[in-house]
This record gives sequence, structure tokens and C-alpha cells, in this order.
Amino acid sequence: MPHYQAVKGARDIFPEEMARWKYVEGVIHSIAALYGFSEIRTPIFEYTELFQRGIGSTTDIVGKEMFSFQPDPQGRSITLRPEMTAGVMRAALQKNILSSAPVHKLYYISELFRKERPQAGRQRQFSQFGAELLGVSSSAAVAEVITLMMQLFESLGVHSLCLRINSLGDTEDRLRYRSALQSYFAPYHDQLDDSSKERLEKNPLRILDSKNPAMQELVAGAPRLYDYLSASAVAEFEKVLFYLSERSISYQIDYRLVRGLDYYSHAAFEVTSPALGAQDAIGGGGRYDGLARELGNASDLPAAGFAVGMERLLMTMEKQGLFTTLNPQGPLVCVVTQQQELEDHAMQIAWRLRKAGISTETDLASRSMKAQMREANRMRAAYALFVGAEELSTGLYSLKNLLTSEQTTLSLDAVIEILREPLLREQVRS
RNA sequence: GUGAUUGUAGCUCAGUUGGUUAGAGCGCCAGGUUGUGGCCCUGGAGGUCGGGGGUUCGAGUCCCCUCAUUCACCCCA
Repeated sequence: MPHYQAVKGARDIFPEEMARWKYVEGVIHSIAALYGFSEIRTPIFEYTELFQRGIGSTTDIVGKEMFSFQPDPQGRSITLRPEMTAGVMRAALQKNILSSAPVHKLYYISELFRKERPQAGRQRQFSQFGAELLGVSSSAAVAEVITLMMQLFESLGVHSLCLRINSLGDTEDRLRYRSALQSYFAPYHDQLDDSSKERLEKNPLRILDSKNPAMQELVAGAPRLYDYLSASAVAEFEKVLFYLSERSISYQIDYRLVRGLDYYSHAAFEVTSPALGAQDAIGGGGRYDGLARELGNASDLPAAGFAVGMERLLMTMEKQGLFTTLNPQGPLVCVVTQQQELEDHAMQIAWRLRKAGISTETDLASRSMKAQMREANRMRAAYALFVGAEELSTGLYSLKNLLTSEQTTLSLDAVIEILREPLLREQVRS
């Protein structure tokens, strides 16, 4: 074991894996553009109150999972962001972007931090792709972000996902339901587990998605939130379902889906992946019309959005074998030399090739010719260019096609001419 | 925060009831081919056996503590 290791729950991404990230990120950028979303970056930390107010102080995230610290004794507490929505909303309100246009569509791919015990599909530093549609409060907006998310999965070839959706109604609906739940559970108080007892007081809705089998039994007989929705909330929800059906997006209504963040209202959804372990949520989101007011804004700023766990997405793709065609590109040519006196000349040639726009490698470690050739082969170079005394005197170099083993003798200008041919790489290494 | 699991070479792992100098495969390096890669053959480098303490004539092996890993709970992406 090396003396220093990465911090618990944090990991390194090496070049082989990086290729996958680049690929997925590329697809994300183009699909976001397709739907008219623009990228935003916000600070990696925020004042702690932002998350306490935005996410909700009764949530697990705020209660026990935040990395918080105080830069100076008198100063305000700062927190490494555990999610993105609060920060994006803060940025939008701070700049008052709605005054420039009534609707804003923003997306991000960002690093998040949560102080949890790491396990399969869960790290302390992780990243999410997310989109926020600000300024419109409608079923159409929710449907649009869900559609965007599902199209991303489809474009990547991810399959067998399960989209579950529910409506949490508006604030009044939830208040009425909340007291109904409390009176339902009250007689069972002794049978509740510790966390459910606590939730009964603070946030009874959360008892619904408890995984404890004993709790689930009790929950089965509990009143349904759906029955407490106002007529308009039901209509809105059905409109969302209509849009989804119309776009051939299959879903499953889950009346017990409540999600852990306080800011959701009306539609809330979650996508799970069968390829993951116990932590199988690959994405989730909903509507959060009241968040802006919660953050001190004078009026509501209607909004809808989602977040997709990048690591979980990549993990699912890996499991589903979607990366097999992704081969890292090697250099086009390796400049190889035998005599050490010619090293400088070889590097000079490598420089000239690179100036000509040809990706080139050369040995910097004074290794044997055999080692250099082995290296060229390992990095899947298409060609080797030999630099020796003979070449130096004649000005003609030996260019070897490493796939066909054919070798020709050419002037450097001719070599550059050949290697510049753009389609060459595909022909050589298909 | 709770529970369980696993720590031996760069990687994947062997290592008998405690017994001399801790092994294999792959990878890496070199040679076979003194100017030519992949395949093959030969050789080489590389290990505080996670760390600390204890038991013992003797510990990779047994005991305690500790650190780390992984999985699960909780909850979430």
C-alpha cells in the first residue's frame, strides 16, 4: 500500500477511462443543444445557509452529509456543494436573469460532494449532469426535461431503465396529506422504527419510501397522497403523463415516490438502472416552483429539472457493454532510432512532423530500438519512421507501415505528404 | 453513523496442522535478432506479507488494536 491514497470516496480517472467520459460528455452537450439548453458553471462551494434553506434542514443531505467549514473564525460557514439546483437557482436570482428573458434553460456537468460511506455507485465526490428549466411552471416544462433526459439515455444506447413518476401536489395538498398521514401512523407509533418516528414529526412523507419491510407493511395501508391532490394538480399530472405517452416514453406511476429533497412539488420522478447495485437511481428530478421563494425571493420562480449521476451512467454503460468500440487513438507515427547520437536528430524530425500537424511520438528515455518498436506497437501507432546514419546521409527515411509491415524509403517531405492524408488513420487502424 | 468483508510483487491471486531463502500467471525490463514491433524461447528487476503490539524457540499463518478496501443498511445521483 502506498503511503498516500486518494481521499476516501474520491477517485482518479486515468486516460483509458477518460475517453469514455469525453464521449458521454460530448453526447450530453449535443443533446442539451438540441433542446436549447446552455451550459452554466457555478462555484464549487456556497454559503451553508443556501443549502439549509434550499434543500431543507430535515433532509439527510443537510443533516449529516455536508462538507462544511469556516474559512475564518468570524466568517460565515461555507459548504462544498452537495447538489446543484440550489446553486443554479441562487445564480439565476443573483443575476436576475428572468428580467432579460422570461425562460432560461440551463445545464451543467459538475462535481458534487457528500459525506457518506462509499459503496457501489456512491462516492463522496461524484458528478452529475443536470438541466434546469427556469421561468415556466407547467406540465410541458416537466415533460420537456424528462424527455431530454430519456433521449440522452437512448442516444447512448442505455436500455432497460425504469422511469417512475408521482405527483406531490402543491403546498396545500401536501399539508392536508401530511396531517392525514400523521393521524394514520399515530396508533402505530410503537411499531415505527427510530428514523420513521423522527420523520413522523418532521417530514412524514419520507416514511413512505422507507425500505424497512416492517415499515412497508404499515405504509401499504396508509392513505395515498394522490387521493389528496386538488383537481388542478391531478389535471397537471395527467398532462405530464399524456406528453410522455405521446413521446413513447414508458413510465410507471409510483404513489410512494416522494424523493428526499424538500423543494419538489407536483411531478417528481426517478430513473433506476437494473445494471447497478443497491444504489440504483441513475437520475431523478421534478418541479420546484417554491424554491426561489424559499431562498428569499419576493415571488415564486417556477422551475423544473433533473440530475443524472455520471458515474452511475458510466457504470451502467460499462455493464451493458456500450464502450467496446471506444478505442483510444495512438499517435500516427513513432520516430525510432538506434544510435544514441542520433536522438537529437530524431527529436528534430518529430518536431517537424508535429509542426506539420502529424501526431508523433519519439523515445525520450534512450531505450533500445527493440523497446521503441515495442512501444510503437503498444500505443497502436500506424507507422514507424527510422532515423539512422544511412538516412541522415541520404536524406531518405524508412517509413514502415506497422500493420502491413511494408517499408518504403522516402524524403521527409514525401513522408509528411503521405502522413497528412486525413483518411489514412482509418484505413490503417480500422 | 451501524453491520459485514477483504488486505501477500504494478495487476489477478496461491501460500498446507505456525517451520529454513514467500511463489505463480499476466505486466514490466533485457537478451536470443550488434538497424526493425506483435508470436516464441531464455533471463532479470520488483515484496516493510496494510501498520502497531502480543503469544511462541519460530508468525504471511494464531490473538488484540489500528488503518485502509469492498459490499450492505440509512439515504441518494
